[in-house]
Amino acid sequence: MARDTRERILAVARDLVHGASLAEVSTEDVCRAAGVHKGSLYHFFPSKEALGGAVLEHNWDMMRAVLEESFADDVAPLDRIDRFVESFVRMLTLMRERFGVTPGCPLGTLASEVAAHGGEARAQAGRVLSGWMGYFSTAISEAKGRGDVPADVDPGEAATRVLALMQGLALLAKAHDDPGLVLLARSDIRLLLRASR
Amino acid sequence: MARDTRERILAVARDLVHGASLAEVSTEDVCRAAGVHKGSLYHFFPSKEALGGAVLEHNWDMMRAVLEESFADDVAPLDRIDRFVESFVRMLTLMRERFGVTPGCPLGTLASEVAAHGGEARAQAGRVLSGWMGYFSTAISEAKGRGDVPADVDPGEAATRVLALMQGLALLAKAHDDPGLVLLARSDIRLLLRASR
DNA sequence: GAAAGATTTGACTGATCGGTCAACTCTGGT
DNA sequence: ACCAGAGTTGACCGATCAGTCAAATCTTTC
Repeated sequence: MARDTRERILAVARDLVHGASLAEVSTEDVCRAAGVHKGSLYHFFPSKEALGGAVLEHNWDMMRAVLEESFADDVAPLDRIDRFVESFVRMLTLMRERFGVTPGCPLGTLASEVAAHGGEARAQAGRVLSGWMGYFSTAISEAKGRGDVPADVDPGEAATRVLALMQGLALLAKAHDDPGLVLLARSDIRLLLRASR
Repeated sequence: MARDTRERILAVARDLVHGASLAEVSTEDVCRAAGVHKGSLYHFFPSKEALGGAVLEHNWDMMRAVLEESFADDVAPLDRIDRFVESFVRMLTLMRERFGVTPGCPLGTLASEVAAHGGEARAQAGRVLSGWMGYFSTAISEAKGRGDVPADVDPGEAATRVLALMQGLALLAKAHDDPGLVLLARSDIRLLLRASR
C-alpha cells in the first residue's frame, strides 16, 4: 500500500472499462475495486476524463510493447503483421478469460469514446490511432521495397484499410463473444494489399 | 402532441445516442429534448435498456430500407454493394451535418454496446448484425453464380469480412470526423472477394 | 527529531441518475 | 351522457454520480 496506488487505480480502471464503456464505470466502482478512497483518486487524477485518458495511454503502452515485439525485423514485413494479429487475438482471448466477456479493441473502443468529447481527448485518440497505423505503414513500405506488394499501393492509405479491418473484426468479435474471428484478418490483409507473399 | 409521443421519444433518443453512447444519455435528457415527462417515457418503455433496444430496432428499420433499395437487382450483385456503401456514406454525412459530429455506425456501435449487457439485448444485437450480413451474403452468392467471384469463396464468411471492414471504417470515420473514409470500402470489398468485376 | 511535502482518510456536497406513483386529462366507443 | 382505458402530469424515491475538503498520517530530507 505504498507508492503504487496510482498504478493500482489505473490497473483497476482498465479492468473495469473493458467489456463496458468508460461512462458505465463510476469513480466509486474504481475506488472500491482498488481499495482506495475518492480523495486518493482525485489526488492523482484531476477528473474522470483524465483518468480515462490515462487508461487509454496505458493501453497504448501495452499495445506498443506488443507491436514492438511483433514488428521485429527477423521475419518478412507481411509476416510481422500476421504475428501481430496473432498476438492481438491472444490478448483478446486472455481478456475474455479474465473478464468473462470478449472486450472490444482496448484502443479503438476507448479512443472512439473519448474522441466524442472533443478537445485534448480527441487529439490524444488521434495520436494513438496514428501511432498504431505507423507500424503497419512502415511494414507495408518495406514490403513494397521487396516487391511483396505492388508499387502503386500507398502505404499510408493501405495502413488505414488494415487498421479498419482489425477494428471491425474486433467489434464483431465482441458482439459475437468470439475473439477468434479476428484471425480472419491475416488472409484479408494479404488480399487488401494484393500481396504476392 | 397526440398519438406520436412514442415516435417523438424514439426519434429524440436516436438523435442523442448518436455521437455518444447510450450510457452517456440520460432518460432526463431524452425527456427534456422530447418535451415530455418521465412518466410518459416509462409509459411506453419499461426501462432505459428497452428504450435502447427500441432505438436499435428503429435504426435497423431505417438501415433495412436503405438495404432494400441498394440491393435491388437492377444492377450486378457487386454493384449493389457499391451502391449500398455510397448510400451509407450519404447517411453518415447527413448525420454529421445534423449533429455536428460524425456518428459511428448506427447499428454496429449500439449493437456492441447493448450486447455487453447480455441476455435478450445480446440476442437482438446478433439478430440485427446477422440480418445485415444476409444482404451481403446473398449478393455474394449471386455474384459467385455469375462467375464474378471465385467458386471457393464462402458467402457467409465473406459477408463477415465485408461487414467488419465497414464497421472498422465507420469507427475510424468517427474518430477522424470524416465520413468519406468509408468510401474506401468499395475497392476493398472487390479485393476481399477476389472479384473479377 | 523536526520541518516539509506527499499521500490518505472519510465525511460531505449538490446534482443527477433510473424508476415509481397516484392523480389527472384526453379520447373513442356505446 | 357515460365509461374505460390510453396518455400525461409532476412530484417524489433511494441510489448513485463526479468532485471537494480539512484534517490526519505517512515519507523524505536535512
